[in-house]
Amino acid sequence: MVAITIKDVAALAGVSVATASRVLSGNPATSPDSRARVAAAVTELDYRPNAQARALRSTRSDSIGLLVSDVRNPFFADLAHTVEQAALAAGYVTLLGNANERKEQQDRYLDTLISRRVDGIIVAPLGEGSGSIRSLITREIPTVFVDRTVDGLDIPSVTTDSEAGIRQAVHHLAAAGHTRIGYISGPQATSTGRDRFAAFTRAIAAAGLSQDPELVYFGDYQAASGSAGVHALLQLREPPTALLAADSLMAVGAIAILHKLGRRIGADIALIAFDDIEWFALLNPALSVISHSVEEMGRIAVDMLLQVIDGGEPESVVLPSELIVRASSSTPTSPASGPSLRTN
Amino acid sequence: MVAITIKDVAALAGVSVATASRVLSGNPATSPDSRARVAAAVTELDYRPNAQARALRSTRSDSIGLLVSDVRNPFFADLAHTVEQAALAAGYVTLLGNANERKEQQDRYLDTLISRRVDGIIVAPLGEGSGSIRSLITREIPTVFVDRTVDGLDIPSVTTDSEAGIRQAVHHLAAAGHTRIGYISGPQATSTGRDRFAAFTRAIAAAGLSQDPELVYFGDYQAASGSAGVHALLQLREPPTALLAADSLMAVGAIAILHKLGRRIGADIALIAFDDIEWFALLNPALSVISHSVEEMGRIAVDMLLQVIDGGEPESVVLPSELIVRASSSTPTSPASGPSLRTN
DNA sequence: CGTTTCCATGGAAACGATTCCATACAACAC
DNA sequence: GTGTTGTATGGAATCGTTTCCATGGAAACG
Repeated sequence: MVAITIKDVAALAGVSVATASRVLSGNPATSPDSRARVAAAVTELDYRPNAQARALRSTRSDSIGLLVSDVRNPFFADLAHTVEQAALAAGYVTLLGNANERKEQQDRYLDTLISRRVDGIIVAPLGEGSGSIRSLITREIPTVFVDRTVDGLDIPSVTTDSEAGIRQAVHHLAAAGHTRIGYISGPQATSTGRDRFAAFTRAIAAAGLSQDPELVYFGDYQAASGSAGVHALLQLREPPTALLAADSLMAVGAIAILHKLGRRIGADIALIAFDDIEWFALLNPALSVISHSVEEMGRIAVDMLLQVIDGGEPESVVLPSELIVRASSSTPTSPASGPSLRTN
Repeated sequence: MVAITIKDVAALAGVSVATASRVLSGNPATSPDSRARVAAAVTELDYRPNAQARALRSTRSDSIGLLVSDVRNPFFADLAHTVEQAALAAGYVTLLGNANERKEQQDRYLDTLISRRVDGIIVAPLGEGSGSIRSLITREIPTVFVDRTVDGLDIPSVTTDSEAGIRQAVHHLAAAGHTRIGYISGPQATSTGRDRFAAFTRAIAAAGLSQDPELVYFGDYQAASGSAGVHALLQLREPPTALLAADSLMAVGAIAILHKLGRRIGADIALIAFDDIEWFALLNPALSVISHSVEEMGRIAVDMLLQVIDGGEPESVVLPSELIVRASSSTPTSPASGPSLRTN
């Protein structure tokens, strides 16, 4: 099929290419007659402008990039959905990429987004700011960090104050009598991994609980490392009686292996996850979580990026987190009356 | 910052623009000396080709579109992830869009993808083939339907044989003694909604179970309609003793409201969901599901689309489904020994 | 030595849209 | 009637890359 171009539209409407373009761009310097004729020609020919040609001439592509760690993680799936809807409402299409928690893939995707001349990029960064993250700065590409940041890079960001939620969680577990709390940490190559670990360390010290370094397992934010972490921690000479997982996917892995090992969550061992996933409340026992609003995060990230694209310099935003106590971290009850998560 | 173009690269390398372009495109008609000099210039200038300009001249954008119903649905999140990774391995970037189960948004997104001249589109279609779905055909844009199809459109597709899984589920529930099975149906505007409903109807008839039309609730594949469906079905004069939800998000909604109403899944009422989501097995009781391989579906869809892009005419593929029995649909046991999903 | 073939190169045109700048016309003021 | 201003239009240049086609030089062949 031969492509319909703006030349065909202009010819059918009986105007010049420049006038047709002005009409389609909403330029007011056009007569009502020209507008009507061009609109009729567009409809008759089912014409769609070529976005590549537009972007090439106009220096903007009306698209933004969003690079997340893994769209299968419900937190990032929700974030992607919110960002995409907010961007679409502002006239931008979102190009979504997955880094799979790997720096090489992060770099590859960022290069792709740069090559496609997206108007801006929202990214949950991994690593210390070398590679393609550095290129974003060098090229002055409008950028907003979401959820995570890179030390030393002055990029506007929207993140979570994990300190508050983690402090509440540790305090809650201490009040329930736990003295050895196992922590399944995120990767130290991510700011969230570092921040949440540091917050955990401070909260443990403040609560006067055991600071045995063996109580910390360094995972990679994937479900499998959640399972491996629980497995390692439960093999300690003095295993923890409570667990705190630094993200939802690792919590899923933790639940699966506790299930497999016949350990009853809530009764035998307490479990709290960072990130509130909708279905965590449907588990039995329902999972205690450190909650923050992923929707708000996504909306703010888009607002900030639009400001940066327009030449503004938005202030970074830190959102609150809070503990939501459910049955998985409540005081153990007697087996006869307590709900449990057991092997079927 | 002034943009670096291929002219700058050519000048620094001491070759013509045409030679620089040939080197970067991997054209063999270049000398090793030219290749080395261009490569060095690219590195020194941190040059990234402008993908818009490339696409404009070369008539291909090296991108594909994937339009799903809702990336928050774990089924589609997994599908998106698989498609994206398979496409990336083949040298294509994936532009991901959400229709939010709405035809206007489906049309809007398809228009956007068409405007961006993607090389092909994979879509889980909604509706009867009017609007922008029709434009895909008219413009002969390489298209593959995934999960769902449109009656009367001869587009290669990769779908699931839901009949087998649903027949197994109904048979399993009948063998457990259920005579009134409630069905939470997907929207009849989707082929999966229609097919699964028809399969359910046939399986019910074949098993000699109640074909009371009140046992069917027509939902919209969102969690809220799963809740509403359960609510409606449980208010019948003769409520069902077993439920079959036509997708995972509606099953989540069903679980939530059963939880809220204090109905014990597995003990008071059996529940089976179409689509196997990883965490369904972590519920207590673990959820019975009709399973099909979303990963395989995504890979096959990409393979098929690549064939269509290359001028091929791949055969449509129908993948199997099978029932996985877990505790949510097992024979009710006595309260003292049975796991349950209860209000906390 | 003359002709043919192969490899490599460079300049210009093409791709489809936007935008710059020159021009025409009508309305208004003096 | 003349000059100014505002609206509207059209042709050509621009955007960054690829590709077409012409050309030159070297090697192979008769």
